[in-house]
Amino acid sequence: MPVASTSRCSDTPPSSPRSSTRSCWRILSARRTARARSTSPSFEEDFQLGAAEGLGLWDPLDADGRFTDDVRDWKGQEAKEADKAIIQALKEKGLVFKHETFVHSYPHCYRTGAPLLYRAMRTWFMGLDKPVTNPDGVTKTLKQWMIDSNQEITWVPGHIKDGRFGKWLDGARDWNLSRNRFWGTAIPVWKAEDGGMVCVGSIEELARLSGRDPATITDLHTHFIDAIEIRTADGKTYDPSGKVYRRTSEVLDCWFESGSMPYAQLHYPFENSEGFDRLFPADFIAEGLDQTRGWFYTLTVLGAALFQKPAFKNVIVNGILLAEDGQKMSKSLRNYPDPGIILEQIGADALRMYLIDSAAVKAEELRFSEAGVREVVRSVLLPLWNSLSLFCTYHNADRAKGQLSWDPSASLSSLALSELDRWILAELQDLLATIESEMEGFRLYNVVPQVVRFIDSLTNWYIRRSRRRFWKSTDDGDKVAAYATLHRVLKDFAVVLAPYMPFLAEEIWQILVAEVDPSAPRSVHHADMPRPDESLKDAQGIRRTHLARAIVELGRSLRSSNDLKVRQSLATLTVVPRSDEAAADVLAMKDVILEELNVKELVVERDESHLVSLSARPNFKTLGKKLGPALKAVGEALKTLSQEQLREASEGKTISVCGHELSGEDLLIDRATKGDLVVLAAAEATVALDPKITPELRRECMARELQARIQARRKEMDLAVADRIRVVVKSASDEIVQVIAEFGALLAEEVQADSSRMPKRKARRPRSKAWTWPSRWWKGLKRFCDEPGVETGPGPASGGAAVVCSP
RNA sequence: GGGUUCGUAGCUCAGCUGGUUAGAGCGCCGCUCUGAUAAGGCGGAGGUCGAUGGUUCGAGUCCAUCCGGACCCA
Repeated sequence: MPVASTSRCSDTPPSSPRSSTRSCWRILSARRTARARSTSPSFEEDFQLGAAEGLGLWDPLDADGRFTDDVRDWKGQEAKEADKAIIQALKEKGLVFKHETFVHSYPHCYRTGAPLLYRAMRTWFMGLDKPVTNPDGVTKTLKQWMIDSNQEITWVPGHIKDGRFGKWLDGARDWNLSRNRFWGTAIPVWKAEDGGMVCVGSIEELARLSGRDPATITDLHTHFIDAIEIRTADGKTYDPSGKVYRRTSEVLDCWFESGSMPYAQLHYPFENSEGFDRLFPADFIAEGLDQTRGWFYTLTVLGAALFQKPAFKNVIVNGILLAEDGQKMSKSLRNYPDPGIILEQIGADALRMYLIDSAAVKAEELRFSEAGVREVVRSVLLPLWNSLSLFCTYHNADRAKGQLSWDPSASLSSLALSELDRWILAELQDLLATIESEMEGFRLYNVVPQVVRFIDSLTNWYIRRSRRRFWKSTDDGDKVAAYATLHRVLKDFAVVLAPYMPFLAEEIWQILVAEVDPSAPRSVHHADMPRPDESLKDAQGIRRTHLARAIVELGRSLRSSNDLKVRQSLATLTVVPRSDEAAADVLAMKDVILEELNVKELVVERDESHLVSLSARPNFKTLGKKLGPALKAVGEALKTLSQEQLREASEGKTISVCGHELSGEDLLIDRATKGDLVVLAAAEATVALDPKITPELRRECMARELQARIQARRKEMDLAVADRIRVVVKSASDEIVQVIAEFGALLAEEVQADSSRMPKRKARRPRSKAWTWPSRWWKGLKRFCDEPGVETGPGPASGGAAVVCSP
């Protein structure tokens, strides 16, 4: 290792100005003439200037900052305290040209606040300009090895590589390695009085050179090994009549140890050389942005010096966490939430997710927000836990009733999966692929949004639409498929989540896998990361569901903006997709769309001219390159296109404008609604609802309203599923009477013989031993269950009917 | 003083190699659902993209200068 024995200071003993052969009273630097310390070593520039001028080193201060014999008049005084007297003396001698106060920053001790003095000292440096030859015989300076090593490192974010860190390496100077302290790693150099030095590499070597038994050297701290003298003539063997070497008094800069981590952690090279070859360079490290001059640097210096390699291949640089008020988190200001409370009340998983999803993993500072952590609970933890809860609840109830023939070990391919099952499995495969590629690129921040999106798909589409399949009493292939699918999804998802939410992922694994399958890994953290399964991919299913969900969303939006509540059935939904393929997709999803939107009939059309009028704008992205300055004229001409031309363009046909052939992608088609239907257009489709409510539709809605009300009352009264009730409807409205006449029988069946009602809520707790986190969840449920609901007033939508239920 | 970086809605943040009416979540307001209930759904208000100047048919995005914050260094 090229630990330089050179000292930055002159090797000649300190000399006083009087002994210098040259006059010290010359103006050497215009910049410095204002200050009365032209030959003092107190500042680096002064020192360098003095060294360049051959002035030697004059240090009139001792280790306590007091003047030495060299300053007879103020000998023994602290340098700072002597300031006034010195100025006074200079004035009396008429040597002061001008005396004024100049405000500037000055270093102080960060603990005591005492002002610090600069003082030149002998220290040890690592010379970065020393040549280093690698095993292949290539020789470069150490600094060049460092610069080249850096090019092999993947930095996240990327700009740090050639920016902050690269620039720092470019300007790197010799590393001052030594400290004059008691605590620290002893610099393993022994010096003789004639300047000879021995650098000792091991206990064994030290024992050999000092003529001791290695077993007696058990402590390498300074107070022990400083007592050991080396006697040698050749620097290799003990020789009682050889020169005496004593250890140099300094210890190493503690950052040297941080940079030694890859070697020290394995006690390399004394042992574990095999493990070291495997582990070095490290695949991945992470630390804060402030470590540019710290850990990142020291690792790089030692890696280059020892192996001419980087010490790590990938690094994620974290930003600094600020308090919610934008200030640095400060112990004295107490402007941060208690981490213990965050962990206790919100949880480690949520905190971890929150931080991973933040700019903090891109070396940007982050204003820490407790509300942000809670948001993770709401958007990720709770929905996922609810999904698991649903699975366990129905599974346990079905098993108890002997209504489930699902075999957890059966392969998915042997089951009659529904389109919905295939869809969520396909979504999962896409998620696996995305996370794999993002994680391989160390882009942690792209993972959480994908996870949240998947949970939304799982809960707001798959589970919501599958609910009946779980609670139905028939034990058929469809039910088995639903269980198998949800189980597979939750299980794989748990493994995917393990690095981000280790505790919840483990809990899911324990409940779904470990407790059931003795041959499975005992922990989710031992399980192999699931790879995307090609056989489960389903691009068509994903495309169709995406389209269906988009249309449903448009439909809901239409209902909301036109004050048409979902419970009110409507007659017709008209959808105009953008292609023949999309039209087929809509038809394939017809039942789903109708059910979601509570509409009787779905009409798919390819001509939207009676619903909307079209207009076009230029697509600057494509046309900008093609047309350049001619773009503006074309843009104007687009306003004169006929509806027919626009329709052709919207279907992707090429049209001619101002002599330019424009393809479908060159135009952006806008749609303005017209006509009696309520219409909404988006990229996916134009959707229209017939808002007309016939008396029949109205009565059907009222029946549903009544049913909802009665079911709510049943719940409030905490009736069991099989409990029979008597319902009395009192109303003066003829319409209500007609509703009862028409739907009474159906209504009675729904609310009395409701065998599909969920089991009592207490049963919904997943089997679990140690899960303490959702305690407040149970409290919430209890409150809900305890609230007695005996009476509700007549609701407006129920036609003014008062509903009385009695068990 | 230098280097790097950040500055976009009340808050936390996306906006790829310049392109259309600048987005998301939270919060707020309104509506809705009530067998996901510490929930769910829909809609709305809210932004001169730190400032100025420039390049360009076109700038949140590129360039210059400035302002403000942070980190590292001096």
